Amino acid sequence: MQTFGQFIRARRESLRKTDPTYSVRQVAKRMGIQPSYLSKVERGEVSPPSEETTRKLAHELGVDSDMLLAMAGKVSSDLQDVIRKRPVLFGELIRELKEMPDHAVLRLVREVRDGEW
Amino acid sequence: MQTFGQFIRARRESLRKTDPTYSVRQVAKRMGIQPSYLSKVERGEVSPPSEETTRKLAHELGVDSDMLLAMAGKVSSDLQDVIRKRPVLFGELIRELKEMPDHAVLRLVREVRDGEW
DNA sequence: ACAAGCGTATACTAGTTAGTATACACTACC
DNA sequence: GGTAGTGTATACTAACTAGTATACGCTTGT
Repeated sequence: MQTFGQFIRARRESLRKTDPTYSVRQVAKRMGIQPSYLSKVERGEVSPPSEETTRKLAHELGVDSDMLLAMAGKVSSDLQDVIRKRPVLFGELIRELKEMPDHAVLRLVREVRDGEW
Repeated sequence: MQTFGQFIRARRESLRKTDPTYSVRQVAKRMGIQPSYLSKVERGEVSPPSEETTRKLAHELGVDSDMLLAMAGKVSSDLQDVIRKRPVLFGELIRELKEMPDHAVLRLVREVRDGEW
């Protein structure tokens, strides 16, 4: 399985093919962090960054932030907030959906979205 | 709103009315932590304990651990694991359900549980 | 009088998080 | 051959987490 660092390095290098501003240094500068730190993150020398920094990185690399946060071992704090407001209810729901296949969960999402609620 | 500390103190004192073993000292001993620490937690002098310790406390006090974790500002790590495996899917679902009333979410839980899936 | 149990004040800490700051070695350009 | 840009090695750190350990003062039963 690909690690967080490997993923973002691959993604950055890929973007760089068509845009030379995607160097470690320039990306780090745009994000407001040290290039040496980004380098360490990409090589997995340090653990993935904070939620905020991971978000900036997702934005910079044009990837979904929930996905990148997940690779960083985190869950977006706004989702946590939703759960924390009704922990038992959401706890039940999520555990119920744990083993469900993607298409079943997706059906549920659509049902809620367009449904008559 | 009631804080974490106030809640567990109230709950412990309530249990103590019918069972004197619910003193700070004895509960702490059963949990394997220092009484002084439990005391500080109850008075809100320190931030709520770790997930593991919060779980022990929930067990000791006979309350739902998801609920108590929520009061501690946390989301159970097993729920986080479920989300982290399919972050985009669950992200969508949870944000969709954010504003839904309890009964609607509950209906969904039941639908999944007994549904023809 | 004193031991047992109570809550708490006080002092301390190992480990982790999330980075910064600087300097070094290499390549490419003009 | 200098300079501009690259990735990275190295050294350091402030703040936070999640507690422990000990001692103090109070009450209560014998």
